[in-house]
Amino acid sequence: MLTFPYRVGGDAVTIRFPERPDELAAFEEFIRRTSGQILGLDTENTDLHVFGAQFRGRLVQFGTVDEAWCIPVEWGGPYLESASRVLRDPDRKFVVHNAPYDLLVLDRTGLVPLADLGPRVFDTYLLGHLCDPRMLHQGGTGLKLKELSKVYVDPAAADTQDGLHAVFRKEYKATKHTGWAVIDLTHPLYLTYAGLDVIYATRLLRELGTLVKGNGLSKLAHWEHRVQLLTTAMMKRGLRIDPVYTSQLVAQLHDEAARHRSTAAEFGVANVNSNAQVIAALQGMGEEWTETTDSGAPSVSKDVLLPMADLGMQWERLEARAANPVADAVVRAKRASKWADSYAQAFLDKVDDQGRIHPSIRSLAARTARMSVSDPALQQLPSSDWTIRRCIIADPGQLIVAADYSQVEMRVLAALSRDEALMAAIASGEDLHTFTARLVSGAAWEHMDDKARKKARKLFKAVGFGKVYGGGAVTLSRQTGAPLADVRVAVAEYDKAFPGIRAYGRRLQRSAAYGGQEVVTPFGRHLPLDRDRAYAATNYVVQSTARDLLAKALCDLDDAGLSEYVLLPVHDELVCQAPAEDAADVIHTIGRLMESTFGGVAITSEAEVYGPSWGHGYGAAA
DNA sequence: GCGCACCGCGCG
DNA sequence: AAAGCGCGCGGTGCGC
Repeated sequence: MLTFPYRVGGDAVTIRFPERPDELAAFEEFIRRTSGQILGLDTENTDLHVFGAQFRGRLVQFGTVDEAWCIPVEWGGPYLESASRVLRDPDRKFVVHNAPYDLLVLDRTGLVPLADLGPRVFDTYLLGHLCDPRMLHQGGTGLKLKELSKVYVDPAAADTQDGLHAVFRKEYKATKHTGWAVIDLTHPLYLTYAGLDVIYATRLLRELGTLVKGNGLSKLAHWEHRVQLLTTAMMKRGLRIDPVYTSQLVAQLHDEAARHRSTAAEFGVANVNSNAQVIAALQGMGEEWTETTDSGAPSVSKDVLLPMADLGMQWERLEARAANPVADAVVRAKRASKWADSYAQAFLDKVDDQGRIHPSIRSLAARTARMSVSDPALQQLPSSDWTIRRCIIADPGQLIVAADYSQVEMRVLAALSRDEALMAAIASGEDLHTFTARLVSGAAWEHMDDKARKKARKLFKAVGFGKVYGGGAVTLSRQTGAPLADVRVAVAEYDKAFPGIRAYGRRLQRSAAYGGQEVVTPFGRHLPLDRDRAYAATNYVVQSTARDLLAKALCDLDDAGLSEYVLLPVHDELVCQAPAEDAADVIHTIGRLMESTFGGVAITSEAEVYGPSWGHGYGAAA
């Protein structure tokens, strides 16, 4: 038996490691002694790619507030069986920090099925987010185990990852990525840190649990655990990739990028990703512009380069003659290589031996509670064009289907602000932005031709977004290209037409000013505001409430036995797959289940059968 | 080899 | 009166 003493929050703690099978008896005695307690749980593995071919589980750690056991499941046999028995005990509950990863590890390595252990796990990440959803750099507590531990458990909480990285380098000639697979299971620092993590998690639960309960967040916490389990099942399910199409697309995009790079090189831009080189070349050609970045350097964003290249804002008009060949080549080369590397190649790199990718889904991520998806970032795939989404395909015999909310944020804003005109506009069933344009135009609307009406609609659509985001006339003018004076008039007219929106924003800011610089959403979520950005209050509440409506829909779907069809949440839509013969039925049922009445406002959705790939919803040929 | 700030860009 | 909101990721450039 290896034993390591340590101190946490002023208390002596012990970390143990059974080196021989007969020492498992002492572990099992620990398990009996702590029956009825919520045990800390964590795993250490070869790497983070749970679905990768070489992935292996190495340690499973169990612990209380002062004692941790590191079980070498990598050694198999009795170690594996002993850990598995504890995990499968239906009366035993656990606390994990970032449960989805460990749940998937334990499922994948056969120790305990996701559906068995999942409902018996508390996640301190979720509790920490409910108490303060901000990252460290946003002025919050941060949400990593170490960050939360420093605030709630022990200001001197050990840097359990960083310390090991030095060991990987010095003792194993490995990197922070490769070290995990090769470090000796009995390495004292490795075991100490592995054990500390479960001790921290257990203590965090004690502190955060009290805080959550005391602030009336228990129901929300329970609900978030359910939502997280549903997104964890989506991570396991994954999405299928079309390998042949994707490989061809990568080659084609690389080819395209290379052509434009060589054009740029002819004009002295050896590296299109070097903004300094691009700026030098353009200035050398006599181009002048005033746009700058936050730090004051000349900006070479699309907003600057596209007009220079005379490409307009629409990629559909790529045939337009290039006015500035450098601007043109740079913007095309960068787009082609980004699409090739960040999207298509990323799919191929992450595909498992079943042809699927398994994105990481954070069910509770943004400070507004929005979900995030990474590895790969499937919520951000280009939608202006079908080519990238075409890489994602349905399983054999199935079709990709989707249901998305209709202008959910505007509807939420109407319900929360109780603005009568906005509620009436939505209730009328007419297109909201056309309704607004007509309302504001008054008698003039009758004399406007179709083109003028469309232009007015576009402007008021932008103004509506500006209201949701808290943006001003200058930004709107820049975004729409409409003259600033016109935008100012439109904003004033909008405020007059929907006075409740501004009043609601002021109400939120006032209550925040007297109530701890935070707003509370209808779902009971506490969202801290930045002192100098109090105007963001409306957006935070609206965005957060829209997220909670989608999360609630996921639970309702699950109650109806339909969650197995869901592949991915994308903020206001659910991307799903269903057997071809009843795909339409399934997605219409899902769409109906997403709908509700919120604060007297109808929250509606649209369901659509896309086809064999995700791209088929964006124009890919059937 | 690694972390960080900055920049730019994809989405809702 | 004025204030665009929220993410993830890849590249550059720089310092350790």
